[in-house]
Amino acid sequence: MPPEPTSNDTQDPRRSAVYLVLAQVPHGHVVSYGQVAAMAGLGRAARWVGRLLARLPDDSGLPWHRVIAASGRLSLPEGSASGQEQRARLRAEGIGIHNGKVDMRRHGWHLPEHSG
DNA sequence: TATAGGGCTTAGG
DNA sequence: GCCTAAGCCCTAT
Repeated sequence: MPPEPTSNDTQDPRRSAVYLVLAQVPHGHVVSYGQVAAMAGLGRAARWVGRLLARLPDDSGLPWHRVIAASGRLSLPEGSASGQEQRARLRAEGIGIHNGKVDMRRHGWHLPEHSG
């Protein structure tokens, strides 16, 4: 069953879930693909999230740049338009990048489920 | 409709 | 830090 041309993304709840999670990421914080995937209920669909972000339109208004690898590294190459964009935006939010890596210990966004 | 290949990843040795 | 194996969906033919 092919996707209907009448809708864009909100058709699939999975995609919508990722968008919602992504929109929940606070300013100055970052999350990993697997984290977003898990939060969206996708589980191990980390790569799928990455692929989804790659297809995200510029007018999505979503902080896709706040999504990085679990290791804190930026998968996007510095030579890539999105790569520079991500680094630029992260730095613009006050997120320091060292050797192409972000300090997940400080900027790693974690849900306050443990009351702290 | 079915088949084949790939991706902005993650975890273990 | 590098290599290998695994899980999920999409895209092209």
